[in-house]
Amino acid sequence: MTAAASSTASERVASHLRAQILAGELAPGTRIRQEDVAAEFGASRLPVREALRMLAAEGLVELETNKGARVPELDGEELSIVYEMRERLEPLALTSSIPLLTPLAVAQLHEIQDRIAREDGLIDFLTLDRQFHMLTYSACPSVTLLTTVERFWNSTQHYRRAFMQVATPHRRAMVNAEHELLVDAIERQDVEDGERYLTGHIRRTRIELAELFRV
Amino acid sequence: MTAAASSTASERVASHLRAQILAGELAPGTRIRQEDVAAEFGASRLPVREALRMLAAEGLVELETNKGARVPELDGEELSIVYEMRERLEPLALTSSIPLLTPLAVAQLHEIQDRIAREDGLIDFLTLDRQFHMLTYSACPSVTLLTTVERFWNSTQHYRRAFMQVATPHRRAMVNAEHELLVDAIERQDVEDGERYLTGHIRRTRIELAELFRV
DNA sequence: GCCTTGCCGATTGGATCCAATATGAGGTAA
DNA sequence: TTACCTCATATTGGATCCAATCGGCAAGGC
Repeated sequence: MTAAASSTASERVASHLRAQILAGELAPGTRIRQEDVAAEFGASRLPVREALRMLAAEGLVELETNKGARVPELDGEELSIVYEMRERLEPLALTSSIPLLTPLAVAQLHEIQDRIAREDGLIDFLTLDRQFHMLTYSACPSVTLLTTVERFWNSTQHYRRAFMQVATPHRRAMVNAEHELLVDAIERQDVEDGERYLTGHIRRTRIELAELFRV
Repeated sequence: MTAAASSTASERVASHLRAQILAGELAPGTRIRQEDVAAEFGASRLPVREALRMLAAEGLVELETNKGARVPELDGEELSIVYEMRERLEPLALTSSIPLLTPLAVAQLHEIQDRIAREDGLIDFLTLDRQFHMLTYSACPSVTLLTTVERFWNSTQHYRRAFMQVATPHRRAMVNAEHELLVDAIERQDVEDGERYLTGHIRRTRIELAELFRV
């Protein structure tokens, strides 16, 4: 689901746009004109149309008949409910993943978390944080669950960015503490603890976000 | 999301195929050739391609590059996890919907449940049951949540059908009892009870399904 | 005998052109 | 002035044609 050297033009266009949207170069609300993208990419409009449909399936753009595509905007309430959905689904992904995670994956988790703890920059934090959590879910046997979780991350990406831009040192420290506890639980194969810490992690973020984006 | 007289050709094709898949006329594993659908519909292949992408977004078909579209098959384990996801998400949809449901909607719930209780046929049961539950969620303010829930219903539709085909009178009676309790809780605006009954309803079905489809 | 390799039909992916629809500017009437 | 109507233009939706890719089958080599 992450970029990858794709063969068809529509997949390449999709990867390109996906990266732009997740990086915030295309902000929520931005309209995406087919012809612009086609020109920029040296392709016809048709693969662009298909790429937009793919991204729509991932929740990264929304399409309206005869009106085209735009990057979706979430209001505060919708954002909060998406976090409640994450709060319920991601622990399920975690618990089904933990018993199947390889020692290599656990070692990588430590490594990523070390880099997060050292990292000052915002962009890298968001990328690493996503890598971190997705890696904890990576052994989950259900593609449906993994795909759904990724959709939620996609649709909240912009707000995570806005949120972390005003991150205090204290907030960063909290995240690090939660991550450390989570990795420890995973290493001990303690499914209950893992679920507990992850739920708290998401829940705390939801509440802080609601405070920041309340309508 | 349900059929509706749509303006564009791709939407009409999508509605058509969606109905066929949900009705079981196109069984899981069936391959869908673009040209066949185009011919049957008197349109070109292009709107068919877009329709297939729409359906892929809803989880009703799966696409593979250069290999075309087919109706997805779930194995027993995947099916079970989808039910666990439903078990966690649908109560959320319900609790956010209950306070906003109109008296008219509640009256319709009674009506639908009466018809379910009287209904002998299988096809109508599946349709009515879906209508029933979606109506309980209909006031949920989050489109993301509603869309996600509908995706899950789509992807499990075939197995619900296979399941109900071997439904005993006892099983039907259980469903009716659960529905009655659910409607009662909704009518009393008792969010906790509603959540409790719905969770049990889905959970019980998951376990019975797992027994039937275990690998 | 079995695996590899190259060919051919079937099917999907892409480009170009045309039709349908929405958006915005400008003008006219109340 | 303001509301509404008309029309031009920009943008998306659809049809047709061409190119690329996959699957099966047969012939040849190990």
